[in-house]
Amino acid sequence: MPELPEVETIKRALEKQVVGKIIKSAESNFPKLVAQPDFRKFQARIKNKKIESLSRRGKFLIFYLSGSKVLISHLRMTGHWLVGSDLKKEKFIHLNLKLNDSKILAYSDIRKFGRIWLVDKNELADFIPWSKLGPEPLSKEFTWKVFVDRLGRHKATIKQMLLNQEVVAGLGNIYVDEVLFKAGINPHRFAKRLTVGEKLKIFRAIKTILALAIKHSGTTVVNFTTPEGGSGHFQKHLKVYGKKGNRCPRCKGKIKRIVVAGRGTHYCPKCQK
DNA sequence: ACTAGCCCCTGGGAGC
DNA sequence: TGCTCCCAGGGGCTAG
Repeated sequence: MPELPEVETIKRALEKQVVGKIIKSAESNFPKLVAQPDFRKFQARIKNKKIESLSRRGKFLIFYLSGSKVLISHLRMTGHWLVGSDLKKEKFIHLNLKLNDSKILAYSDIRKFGRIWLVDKNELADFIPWSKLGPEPLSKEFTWKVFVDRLGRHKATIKQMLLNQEVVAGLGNIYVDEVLFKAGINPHRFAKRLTVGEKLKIFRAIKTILALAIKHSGTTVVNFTTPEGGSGHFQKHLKVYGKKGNRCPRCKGKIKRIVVAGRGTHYCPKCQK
């Protein structure tokens, strides 16, 4: 499931391949993929637009196009982007953007949870799924003060709070489990009740884990590949996610899988207090 | 204003 | 081996 490091990996690989290219046409076998505008308008508006640059915000991938248009993509569970001249073997492509160099920029998504929006640049600030997003965890806007302030807003477990994109943008189930393991905090703890020292450990773990995951091109658990078809390597560094029954690498306790906030949650009951 | 829970999807693992 | 059942999960939406 693509979280911040995976989207960042896709962005970096993709920008080398498509920046400067012109989109000649758009075809889809699943027009619902484009949430806004309706697909006919999308086709008309994207035609002959040049891809000027790529960006990322939380788990959103952003293509800045000529004519002040912006294509926003959220990969949700199984979405990814591919570039190639022959993608016929790919079974789950739902959008083909033909480029002027005869290559195709394609969006593939097994579970079809992902969505795409095409908006005007000046609509970006009001773009709903995005306007409420919390700070970028690796930016200087994500300060200790901001983090503490946001953690105090709701009565919720720390797991829920870190999954909430309004608290901090880009964390998903895998990295929240890894962050809480690194910080030594039990996912059931109420965020408001954590000590200053504990919050600080979490704050630091968010930055360290995400930076390390980006360095390793993200995590390939299910269905994540880079646009070149490569895999991430961070799964080799996962300590608790998907490790139910394994020994804890820190204290040799047994890793448990429970459900918190409706999500599979992996932790070590012995050393995560 | 808040939260809990449903819904979208489909491959693949579990169970028989 | 082959079938059926049901889980995984981000985030929008609805009902309470």
